[in-house]
Amino acid sequence: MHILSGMAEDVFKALADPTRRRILDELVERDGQTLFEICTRLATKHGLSLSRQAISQHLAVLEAADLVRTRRQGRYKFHDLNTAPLEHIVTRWLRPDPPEGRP
Amino acid sequence: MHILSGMAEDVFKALADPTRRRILDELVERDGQTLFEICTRLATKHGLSLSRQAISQHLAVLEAADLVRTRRQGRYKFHDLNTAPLEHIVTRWLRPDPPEGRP
DNA sequence: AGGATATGCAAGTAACGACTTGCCTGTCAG
DNA sequence: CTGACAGGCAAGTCGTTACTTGCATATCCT
Repeated sequence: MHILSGMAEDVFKALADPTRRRILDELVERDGQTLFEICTRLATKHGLSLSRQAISQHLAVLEAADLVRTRRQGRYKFHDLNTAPLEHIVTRWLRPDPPEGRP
Repeated sequence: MHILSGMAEDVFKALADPTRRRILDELVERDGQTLFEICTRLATKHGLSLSRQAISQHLAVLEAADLVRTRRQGRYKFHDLNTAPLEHIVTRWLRPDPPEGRP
């Protein structure tokens, strides 16, 4: 009964979109970017030319899934990657079989 | 440059739907079920009353993502869970940082 | 053979998701 | 203060997706 109960379900939806996965890639490479930085780097490095609003909405989805944490500083808003929700979503279907002893 | 290159992208889309995740839960608990078995158990145990076609289409998506393997036997078609695609989709964003040492 | 069982195919609907456009709020530099 | 910069809000469009309904195919049992 956590407060964040429904959040694990949001992680899957957040990861469903290719653009959002690119954003996570970008944050892995360079953490703490602003919205404009992400827009620019997605456009130049990955050839994605989306509007600022589109990226902003994607970031909102990632933040709702707790995959991205934000900290405000003046007129800037920095986005930090949080990989914690990724560690438990897969073990849900992995059997508790011992990894050793397979003759 | 595998033949199955585009399939990793399908895994995320396959996991995006709650019903499909329920189906995976069901197959973890009991592998090798038929379509009707899955329909029945989803209806009774989880309260999901979807049409047979809906479940069939969900299984097709899971099979396209290689999360479910099927084997035909007479008029029955058994569905087996395949967790292999789940093991590499998360490591993409996990930094190689040591998990210890957080004062 | 004939009926019941298990599944497949096709088209149609309804809702959701991604993206855009336009305007508004807050922040810093001159 | 004024203008440039960073970000947020709201509504609208368009394609995708989940689900249903109806019909068709294949296999088993008697």
